[in-house]
Amino acid sequence: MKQSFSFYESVYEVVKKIPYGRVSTYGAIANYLGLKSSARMVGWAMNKSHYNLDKIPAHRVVNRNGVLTGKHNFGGQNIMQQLLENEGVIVENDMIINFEEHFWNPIEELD
DNA sequence: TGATTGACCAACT
DNA sequence: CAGTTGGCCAATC
Repeated sequence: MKQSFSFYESVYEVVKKIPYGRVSTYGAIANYLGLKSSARMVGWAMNKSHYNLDKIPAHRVVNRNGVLTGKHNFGGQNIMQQLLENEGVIVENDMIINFEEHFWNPIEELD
C-alpha cells in the first residue's frame, strides 16, 4: 500500500492514533509533522480518507476552534457530531464543549 | 502541463 | 474590526 511516506500518509498515521474520546486539530497534526502552515493539507487528506473511514476517525479531527468544520463531509449533517457525542464528547452548535479537555496534542502525547 | 482548489491558520491591511 | 493574503502539499480540471 504505502511504499513511500508522504505528508498526507503521515496524517493518516497520526489521526489513527487519536485515542477514544479525544479530539485533535488540523493545525496540531500539521505542526507535529513539522509543517505549521499545512493545516489545509490535513483537511484535504481527510477528504480523501473517506475511502478508509473504517481506519481513520476523521470525526475526531476539528479545526483549532473546536468547530466541526468538516461535518458536511460525512455524507450528511450531524453525523460527525453524533459520532463525537457517542464517545462522550459534548458538541453544541457544531462546536465541542470543553474542547481543551478533549484536545489531544500529538506533540505532547507522542513527542 | 499550468492553473485551481482544498475539512486551516496566522499575520497583515 | 473585518476582509485579504501568504503558506504549505497533493490532487483534480
